[in-house]
Amino acid sequence: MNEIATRRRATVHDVARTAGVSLATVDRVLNARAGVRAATIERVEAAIAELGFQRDLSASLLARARDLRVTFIIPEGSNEFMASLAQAVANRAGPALADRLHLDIIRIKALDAMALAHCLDSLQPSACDCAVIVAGEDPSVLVAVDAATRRGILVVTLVSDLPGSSRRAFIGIDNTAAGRTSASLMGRFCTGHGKVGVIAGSLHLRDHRDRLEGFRQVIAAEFADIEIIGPIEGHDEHAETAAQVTTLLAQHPDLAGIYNLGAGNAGLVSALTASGRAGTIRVIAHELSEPTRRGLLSGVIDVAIDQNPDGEIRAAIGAARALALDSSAAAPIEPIEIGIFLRDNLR
Amino acid sequence: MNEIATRRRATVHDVARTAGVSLATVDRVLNARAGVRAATIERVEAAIAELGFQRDLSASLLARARDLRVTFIIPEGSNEFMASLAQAVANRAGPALADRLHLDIIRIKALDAMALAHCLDSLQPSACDCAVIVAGEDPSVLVAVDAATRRGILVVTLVSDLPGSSRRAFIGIDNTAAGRTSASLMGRFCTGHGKVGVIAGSLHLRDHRDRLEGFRQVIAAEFADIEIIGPIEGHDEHAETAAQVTTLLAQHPDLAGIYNLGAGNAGLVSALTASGRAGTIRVIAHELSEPTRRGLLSGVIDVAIDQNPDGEIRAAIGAARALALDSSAAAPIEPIEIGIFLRDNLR
DNA sequence: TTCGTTTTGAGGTACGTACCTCATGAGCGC
DNA sequence: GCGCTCATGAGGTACGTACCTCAAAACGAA
Repeated sequence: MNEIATRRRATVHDVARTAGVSLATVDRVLNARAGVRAATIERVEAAIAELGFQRDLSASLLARARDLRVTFIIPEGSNEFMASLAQAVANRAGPALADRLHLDIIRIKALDAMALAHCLDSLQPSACDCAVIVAGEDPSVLVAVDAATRRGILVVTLVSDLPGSSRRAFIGIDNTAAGRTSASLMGRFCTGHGKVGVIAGSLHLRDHRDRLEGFRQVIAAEFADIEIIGPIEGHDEHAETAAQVTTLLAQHPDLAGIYNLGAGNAGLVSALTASGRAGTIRVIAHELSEPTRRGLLSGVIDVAIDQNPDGEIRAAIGAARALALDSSAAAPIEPIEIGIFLRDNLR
Repeated sequence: MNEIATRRRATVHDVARTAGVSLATVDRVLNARAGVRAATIERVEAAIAELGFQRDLSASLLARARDLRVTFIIPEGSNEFMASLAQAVANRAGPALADRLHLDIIRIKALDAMALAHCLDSLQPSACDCAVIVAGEDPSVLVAVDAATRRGILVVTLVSDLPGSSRRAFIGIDNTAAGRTSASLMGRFCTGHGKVGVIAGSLHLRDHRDRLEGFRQVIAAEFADIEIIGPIEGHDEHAETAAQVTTLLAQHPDLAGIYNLGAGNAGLVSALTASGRAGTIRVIAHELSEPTRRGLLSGVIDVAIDQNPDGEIRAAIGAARALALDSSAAAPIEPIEIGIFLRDNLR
């Protein structure tokens, strides 16, 4: 038998006694309030370390006058993945309330950096402890993130990171690894066959660039007999993607595979179906959405690479909670896995 | 802007006022204590429903004299997966403490139903609110689970379920779907090639049987040109598996793939490496452990199918917490995904 | 009715932290 | 020594639930 823990947890009282200070001083240190000498802060922190003191989350949440407020800012539009992120937040809102977490969602225009920046600027610290954003890489967003941080709002990036900013955590997958994984599968599917077409949404998007780079790396290193056609840009639109795929198929009667690293999968599926070559071409796409799900079930798509929206939202909420309760802490790192789905393990 | 919630949460006081009873009565109903007429219970429950009252977890945990105690009973031995489950529990023990959760681990002899039953019998309700077990399908375990439930200990099954018992939740993957997924990948890897060897640990294990069944289903339905050799039983032992694989390779010089649905992966890797045919044969194995990780990195193994131990433990703890706080509630269902890992998306 | 039992009410304390006020201490420059 | 500021202490209340005791009320059976 393997007992893990142990005796009674240390409380603030224990910390005060050990540090030789009063409860009020410990409280000031713990909650980063002013009016404590540096030397005293050190004494208290030493006591905290010595006792292994951990703030009791239950009591801490209970004692706060207000709940923690987390605001999600999520792009709106036809992108199914963003919609499922928003849905995941909505699903968590109820249960989270019992944990004293208040979740808000704000939908803003997709790919509009100014809208995101304005939205961040409009957040009041009194109404929002933590903002979770899907950020594009834009200077105005970076400025807004830093301003929000200075106002006392914690910022967490989701899906797409904003390195160089004061964001306190990033929750998302490694898109280069996702591209490598796709190549690794595609290479094994198409050994000795030849051509693979690659479709992107836009090479201005960082995650798409990353996926493409990873895909190219592995194809070049391990599957030298495979020739990459493209990338073609479908701008994440169904109609445009369908047109591009139709052209691609016509130009390459010997095409062995297609990798769509962007959105617009409904167009991909319809074009392939119309061509009559569905099933003979190996297809890898991104995100488990309605179109890819249909594609997997009908055999048009072989594999969907996915970042689990529920998992990402759960991780984001966890990070927000941990940061809000102890803003000096590092964000907990709960790695988001790259999901690989075939018809047989659809969730 | 999309406001989700709302006004102040209802408290027990509100429930008491609405139901027209005293706080004490509400408390008796909420905590299932005796001494309340059925008609009164109904009134209180109606008020709870009307107000949408949810017990405040923070306050609830704080008010309890003792922490929630969750005991994990996990098989010991050379099985790396079980070791990583235990490790995952140990990793969570610290952080969980801040949430008033006390985690214990008991390791018992693997595949020993009597040991598990005895262990369950020895759990005292005063020292354990919830037991999480990796159960084999054995009548003695079933009896012990029901006895524990009657003593007031909640039982949750992990990895392998125990249908027909009074266990309150099951956390694990769908092993049939895992087998189907493996077949779907293997079929695409080996189109037109011919023979695929299948290795199991033991066909007495339910999860192994399920995986085999799923694998066979999909090969038969979709890849009729593939012939399944085996299954061979390696009993999850490294040495025995190595010997079986060596024989298999010698007997089938044209083998295109190997699916190991059991453990013993170190033996699989060493036999393949020794044969000189590593890399020319597609290999799918189960569980991300040291041997499979090495196999993926060296190119001996193409794909590892995994059930994320951290995710399973997290889900089990979540279920235990929810059940312990409201034992009449249904266990929260957080589906465990089937993880698919290549060298390129190793975590 | 009367006795006994069961149900209900009233009111308390406790959990550990957050946050508040007020008083007192130490330390400073002059 | 003065007055001043800043650091700290002392002690309180509040959060929402759990759990306790004791008394009062309701109910049932004789």
